[in-house]
Amino acid sequence: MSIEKLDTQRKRRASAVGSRMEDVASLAGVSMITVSRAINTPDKVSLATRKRVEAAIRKCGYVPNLTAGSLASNKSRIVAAIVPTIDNSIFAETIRGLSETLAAGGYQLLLGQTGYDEHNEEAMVAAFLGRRVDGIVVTGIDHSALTRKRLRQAGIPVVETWDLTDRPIDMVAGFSNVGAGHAMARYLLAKGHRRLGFAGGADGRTRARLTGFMAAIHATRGAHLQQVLLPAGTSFHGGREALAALLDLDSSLDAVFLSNDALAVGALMECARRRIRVPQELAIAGFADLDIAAEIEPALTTVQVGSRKIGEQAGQMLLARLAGQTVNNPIRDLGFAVVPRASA
Amino acid sequence: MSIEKLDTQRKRRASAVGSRMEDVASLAGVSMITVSRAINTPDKVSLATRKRVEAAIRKCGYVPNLTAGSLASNKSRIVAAIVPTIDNSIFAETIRGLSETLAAGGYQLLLGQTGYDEHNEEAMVAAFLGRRVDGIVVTGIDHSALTRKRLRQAGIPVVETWDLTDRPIDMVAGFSNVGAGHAMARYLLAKGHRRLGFAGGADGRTRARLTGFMAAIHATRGAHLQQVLLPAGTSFHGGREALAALLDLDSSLDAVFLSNDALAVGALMECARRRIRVPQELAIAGFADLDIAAEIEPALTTVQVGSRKIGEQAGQMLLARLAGQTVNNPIRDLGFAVVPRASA
DNA sequence: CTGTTAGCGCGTTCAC
DNA sequence: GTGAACGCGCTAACAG
Repeated sequence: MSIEKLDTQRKRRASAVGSRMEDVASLAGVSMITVSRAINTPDKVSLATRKRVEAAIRKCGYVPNLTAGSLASNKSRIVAAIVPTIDNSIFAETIRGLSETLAAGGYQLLLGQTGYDEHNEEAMVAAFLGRRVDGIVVTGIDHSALTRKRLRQAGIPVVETWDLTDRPIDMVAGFSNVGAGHAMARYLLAKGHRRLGFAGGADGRTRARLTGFMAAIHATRGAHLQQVLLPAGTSFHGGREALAALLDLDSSLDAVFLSNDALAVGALMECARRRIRVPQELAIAGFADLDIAAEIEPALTTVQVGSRKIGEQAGQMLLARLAGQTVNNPIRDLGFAVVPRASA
Repeated sequence: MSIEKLDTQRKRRASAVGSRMEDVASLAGVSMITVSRAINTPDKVSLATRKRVEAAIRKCGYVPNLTAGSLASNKSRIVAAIVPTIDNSIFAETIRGLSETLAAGGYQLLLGQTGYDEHNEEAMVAAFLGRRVDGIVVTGIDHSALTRKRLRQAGIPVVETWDLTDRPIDMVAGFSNVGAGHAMARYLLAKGHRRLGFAGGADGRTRARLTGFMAAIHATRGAHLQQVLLPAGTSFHGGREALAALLDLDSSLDAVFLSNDALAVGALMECARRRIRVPQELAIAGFADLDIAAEIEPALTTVQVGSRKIGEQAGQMLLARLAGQTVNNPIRDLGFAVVPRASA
């Protein structure tokens, strides 16, 4: 028996997971590369051989090892996405849009949730880059210096989302949070409100909304931003507590802007419990236009931002770049719109 | 110049992503394996060499290539999870629990969303297995024969979730959907309701809930399951439409069970719009005990099932098995509990 | 359209 | 505690 045969029959160190490409090749009477091509670029193989290879694949239940393929080709067909959380949140829709767009292009999604902790983001970015993901989507435009450096050096397409900047790491798909906050303030001011409150998380996007919100208020005679509350997440219960806290501090507020719809819905519920009439006694506004905003009673005035579209656009930009194309518009302002409903 | 040197300096086919372990090794004046050990099993390296290696790593900004490591070790440190959707859903909490548990164990999460299409599940399972994920979490216990076969043959830990069976593919963490449906029916019947309605999706778990729900009703004199509606998802709007459709078919219903809380909340809103008093004129019950269930007005009677805990348990079982331990209780009944609130 | 050669970057095995 | 050789399973490059 020749050395080669012995080598081929060596004890498998690997998993119990069936056959290798080599087995398929010999079964079909072709070389490995032909099997590889039959799988990855079927056009480059004659119909006859392709049929033979496919039969062989079925026969031995072959499942290509994508890890080996990734190593050899330096392409993983994985895209990573990092979001603060997917709990009743705006980001769930973004992830869904991204996931479906990527799946259509043959990419899989590696998901990281930071829990709104920037330190987690740093570790996750490092881990994902080590995995040699083909692209990465992050939330927001605020990242540690190290994270930015790593993303730049990685040489892969990167999309920042849910905000806007003219100096992105690579690409960005979002809208102006400052502008959106400003627009909501103008809307509330136009409705005659002058004693305003704000509550939301401490992340960069919420701060940007607050910045815009404040700017418009300060530019208006007689208007005051009475209270601001930053510790809050995306839970309905948190919104209830936030409203209670704001009213404890100043019961004369006439409008409150919550930085996301989950909080705003919670606030609405707290109003219902306290028999505070919305919007007559207190106007409530939210952010993001979740499904529930249009359905709840009273319907929630909010800012529509295309959560799902952000994910789709991010996915499309990535797919384009991964296909070797140039993205002609790497800074995508998807806009926003104040949606006037019953609550404010 | 020696052949070896030429070989070392060959043109890199690979990415622009910095240095390899070899570069770190020569910079630190040690062999590759020592670098590998300094990273993966630091205890096995003397403190002095470890320091030198760490310095070298920082110096050249080395990021280990996990793909290569995966191929060599046949371990990916990736777990895949497949859920129907993460949109305002019960599964978002499961994914969060799973994600955090896995992250604590050093595993990353590859996420697949089927959109409630079993055909998608089959393709996703195949793709994930090709990726040589170390473990996999699927939703429910209904899978195509091919999917079951593939999962069994993969030789990796598999957790089925959100339902129960005494013959799982490998392990299961969930609760009895039949039992939960039955319990909710008993609860509504005990409250005196006799003209019952049901709405929910067409997936196996919803069908199981319906089976239990029907069984209890049929065992009760004078009680009738008047209407059943299966096309529905997990949206608030869908719940609103479902309730409207049910009442169109039979306006004499006195209680409606929606197979998830998002639908139930939508139904509640439709009642509010129609000025139907809940629960006096119509009782509404949901399923899963989302955050919002306790907060909405009227608070939603529902079935608490520990969405998050399902993810945590699934994660723990996987981690245990991946650490080489035997999971002594691979069939985990996490139970359920009818939570009586104001709506029914 | 098909094959041959030469690695991808790292972990495992066994020796020291 | 450290190292050398080998191979994980596949694809890129180049040839025919």
